[in-house]
Amino acid sequence: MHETLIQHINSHASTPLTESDIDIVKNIFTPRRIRKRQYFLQEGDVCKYMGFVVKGAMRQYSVDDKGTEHIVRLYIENWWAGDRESFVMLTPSNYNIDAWEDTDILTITQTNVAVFKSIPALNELSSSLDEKHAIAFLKRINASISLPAEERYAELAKTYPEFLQRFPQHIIASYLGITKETLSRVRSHALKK
Amino acid sequence: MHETLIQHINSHASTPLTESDIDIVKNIFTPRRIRKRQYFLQEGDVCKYMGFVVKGAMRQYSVDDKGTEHIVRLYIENWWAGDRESFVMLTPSNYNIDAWEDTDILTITQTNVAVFKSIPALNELSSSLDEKHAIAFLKRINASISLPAEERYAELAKTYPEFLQRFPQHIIASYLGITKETLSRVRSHALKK
DNA sequence: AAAATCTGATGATAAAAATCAACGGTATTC
DNA sequence: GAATACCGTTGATTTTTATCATCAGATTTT
Repeated sequence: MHETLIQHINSHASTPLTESDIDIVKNIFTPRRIRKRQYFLQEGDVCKYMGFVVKGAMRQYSVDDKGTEHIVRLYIENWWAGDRESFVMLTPSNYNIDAWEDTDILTITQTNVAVFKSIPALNELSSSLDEKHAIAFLKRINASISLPAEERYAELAKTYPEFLQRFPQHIIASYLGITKETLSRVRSHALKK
Repeated sequence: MHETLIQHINSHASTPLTESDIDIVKNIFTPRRIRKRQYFLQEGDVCKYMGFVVKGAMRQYSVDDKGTEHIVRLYIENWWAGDRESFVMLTPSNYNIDAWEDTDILTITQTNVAVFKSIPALNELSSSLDEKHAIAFLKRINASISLPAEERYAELAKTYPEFLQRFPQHIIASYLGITKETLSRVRSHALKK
């Protein structure tokens, strides 16, 4: 399990991890298996762990008054899952995260994040991930205010084609902020071009 | 000019800056004045500076095929302005940033960011800002996929009431991803409650 | 001070998307 | 292997929002 994470870290850092760093990583990340449909985080709970997805697929969503789920994030292999706000501030989360497929995940607690960040290479990784994050989020915001449904879908298909393979259309639709019916029509329309 | 920034830094860090840190900050941040309607960053250019707004107001926006501007971010006092993607990757930016009011800004180059981050207190600030950033962006994404125009406006009014004072309605509308006409109706409707 | 631009409001109409409903095909469950 | 839930599609209708057009007050420019 941990090998995938070590590789992920090395692929982002300027210098590979030392043996002792690897030992630390193995110590502070706890493997966990989450079965399909089970929660990794439930609304109202504090997010106690961030998790690195080794294998599987998860979704993060809010639920509105009418009980409708709104997917804010999707996670597959090599993504970091969790609710940053709740994790950092120790406040109850507004989101649920559950497994869409059986998922193997390496979890880390807030206390161990401090250990993690004390290793320069890992602190670097953390910053660089935050950077990518900020960039990706702004793109998504820009798409949401400037593009019609059809083009948002096209952009998603181009940026994260994996998502379309791993998640059903009603999940993708929710992620795009449209209904499943609209997505279905958008797709059939796109095919005709 | 620099005092505002020093204060901002101290308010975020666990320990106040030392005298020598302050000297460094004064050295690596260059004051600049941007007149109303002038660009801080123009689409197609590489974003060479990040800027801390000391006084004034700016907006960041993309422009679509039809020439319509779509406001992705708004900046006032104590906000950090710039296009992270372009700044970090050194790629041409897809955005424009211009001054909506005459603006005093402290700018820092990519090279000096390295110096900045070599000071632990400042590196901490940078991480903590990224964190807040990630949290705020996710909230905005959640709002954009789960709330109708009226509630998105209400949320903005609650979260950043300053924006409503400093920017005209067509800017706010664009930021929310709706037209100025819709915003106008949403507001008159909200008043009646 | 007159002309031009900017801002916010409102009405009429068009377009986009949501909702409601029904249908087959595919998995899953019992 | 029958029953049930899930998934994607399509049609009819309603709701939401965009577009187009006009107008009046305020501000800026010349």
